[in-house]
Amino acid sequence: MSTARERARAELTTDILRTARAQLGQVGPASLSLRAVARDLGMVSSAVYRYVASRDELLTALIVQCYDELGATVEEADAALPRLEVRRRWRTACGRIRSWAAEHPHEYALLYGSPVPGYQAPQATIGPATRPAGVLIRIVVDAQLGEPATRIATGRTMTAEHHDNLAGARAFIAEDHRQLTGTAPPCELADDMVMRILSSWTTVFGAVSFELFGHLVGSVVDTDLFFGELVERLADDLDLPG
Amino acid sequence: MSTARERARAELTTDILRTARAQLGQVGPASLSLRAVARDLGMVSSAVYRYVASRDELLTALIVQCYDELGATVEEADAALPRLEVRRRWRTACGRIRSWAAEHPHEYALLYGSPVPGYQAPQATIGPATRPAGVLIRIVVDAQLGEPATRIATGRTMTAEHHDNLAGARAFIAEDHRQLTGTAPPCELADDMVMRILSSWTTVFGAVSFELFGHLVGSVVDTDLFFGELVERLADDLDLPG
DNA sequence: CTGGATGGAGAGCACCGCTCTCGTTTTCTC
DNA sequence: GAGAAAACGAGAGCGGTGCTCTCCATCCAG
Repeated sequence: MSTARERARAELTTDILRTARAQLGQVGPASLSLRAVARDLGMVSSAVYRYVASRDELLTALIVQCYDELGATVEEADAALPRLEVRRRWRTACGRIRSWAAEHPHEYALLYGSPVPGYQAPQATIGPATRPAGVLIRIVVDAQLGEPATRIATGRTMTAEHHDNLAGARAFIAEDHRQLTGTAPPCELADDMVMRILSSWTTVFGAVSFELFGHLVGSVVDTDLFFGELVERLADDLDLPG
Repeated sequence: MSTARERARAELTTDILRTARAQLGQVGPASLSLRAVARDLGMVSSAVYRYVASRDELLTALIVQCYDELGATVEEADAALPRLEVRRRWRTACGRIRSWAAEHPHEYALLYGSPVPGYQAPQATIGPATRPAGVLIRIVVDAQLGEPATRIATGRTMTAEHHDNLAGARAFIAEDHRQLTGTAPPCELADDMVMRILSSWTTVFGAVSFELFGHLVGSVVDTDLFFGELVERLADDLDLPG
């Protein structure tokens, strides 16, 4: 059983996190203030340190929370679509990442912007960090499983050196498949395809960051239109039918 | 003629910028301290405000300086190569962007990372900001001018809506060509090609940011190898011969 | 030569992360 | 149930930040 103190502690801890999250919605990671969080909760700043070791720890907690939030949003949107309509799923997932970023710019900056000064991402964040990209990967994998037809035709030939280099990504894809289906993946993705996925994810992230950080202002009128066309091109490159 | 005071003022202003730049090499934009700059120069913080209106203004000055530095580095590397070896030029330019980022992580974060809290990029920064991307554009344009052969075959058909959307980018390309050659560009780049350029630049930026901000750690062993392959794929997509 | 502009020094304000101490309250142990 | 121990809130304090204001010395132009 739990003592009153334990319950109060748990509650206050989540209160602190919730308040910090609310503050993050307004001011950006770098100016997130532990003292302000304390003020909002009606306590003195030193009291907060009974629950949070440091500002960095608070930031870390927010990072995993935001990764999970973004991951859940994208996963939810993807789950609502028919599994075989891969291109529609791709469009939706990319769009969802972008719209989440637009709705939560400071949170996006916390996740994908420049790391805050002395901050070093701890191990705890790398798990949740893979969730958003995981959805994109799963879509492409589903497409590959669906029709193994013209896979080799368009691909670049890649050396064994490059094969070894992508070991981490391949392991993640396999583990993800195992976790999801319970069975080992029927075959490994071609190195060329892994590269294409990585490249696409990089482009999606780059486009969202460009838009959010204002690097697209002079070049493009309607970023919505631009992003849509970009996503379509990536879908083409990934051999997503539709 | 200039008075002793005017000379002293100019000198001290550049001293402040130089000191701030040095500090930026070590601590990251968000923790760049005007007081620390003052200390380094042996003066009191309030004295610095005679030369710099605010911390944001100092940051802005650093931004244009860094854009120019990066732009000059890439331009210099590109100028050293034969104009017709477009693929080699592409490789070099992309590599130079990446290596500059690796050598100057804080500066890169200042330029392409999340904007600092209250900061809003002023007009003065958008000019120099186009320099790095300008080099990439010029390479592709040179390739297009070189051999106008199989251009239409692989392209996506794009609607008039998209054509209008890329007006800014097209205008920039044309103006850049005019500025460089003195003559009007012989023809407009196809919308499809403009999209490909924008997409490629987005990918390059995304890859460099991913690497620098640690989002590639689990997936890729040797980021050097990965980046090289990525650049090669982009070159393929841009129809760069070689 | 004198009056006004210029620039340096210092104090001060409000904020920050974080530490330490000091009572109080709750929990655990005997 | 009494006493020891752990947890906790409040407050003061340290060194840091951006920025403002006042005061005084210096320089330059009329």
